[in-house]
Amino acid sequence: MEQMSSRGECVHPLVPLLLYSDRLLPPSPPYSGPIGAAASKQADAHCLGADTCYHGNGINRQTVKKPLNAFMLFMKETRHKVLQEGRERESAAINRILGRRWHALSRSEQSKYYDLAQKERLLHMQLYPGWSARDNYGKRKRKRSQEPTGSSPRSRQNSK
DNA sequence: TGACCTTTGAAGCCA
DNA sequence: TGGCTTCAAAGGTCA
Repeated sequence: MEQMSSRGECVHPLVPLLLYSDRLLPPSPPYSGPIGAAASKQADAHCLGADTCYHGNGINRQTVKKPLNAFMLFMKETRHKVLQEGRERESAAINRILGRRWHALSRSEQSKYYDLAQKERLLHMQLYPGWSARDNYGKRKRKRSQEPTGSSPRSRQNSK
């Protein structure tokens, strides 16, 4: 079975591989797919339902997502806990909580996720040599160009 | 239906 | 090299 997100997108093949290998995630959806299969095999399998996919030779790289960074990995692991607490339902609010929890983590706790993210990046490089984050630029259409300078999403984030 | 919100980090581009 | 921009996940909300 392919691993699909709630939006019908392919779930990144590296996430279950690495996260399950470190037992960071419970075996619950959406990561209930097969564990331990060869990465390239999964990469191919996860492409079956996609419009196009990347096969490592520079062809069809449209659906290859960026590898998750440390915070994203932390989010995936911790998000369901926040949901279970029932305090928030909206992702924006949940992510604010997760951001505070991330800062509350000790360095050793955070380094666990940094290491995992580094493994993801390395494996991503091996699976998709030549892939660039630039490939996915422009896939989302932002509508914020009309706003005055300093109010773009990033300028907001940079003001931290 | 699809952009927005919200977070942090990685990566790419430009001056 | 530093600063800015975009994307990665997630799902409720809103136009």
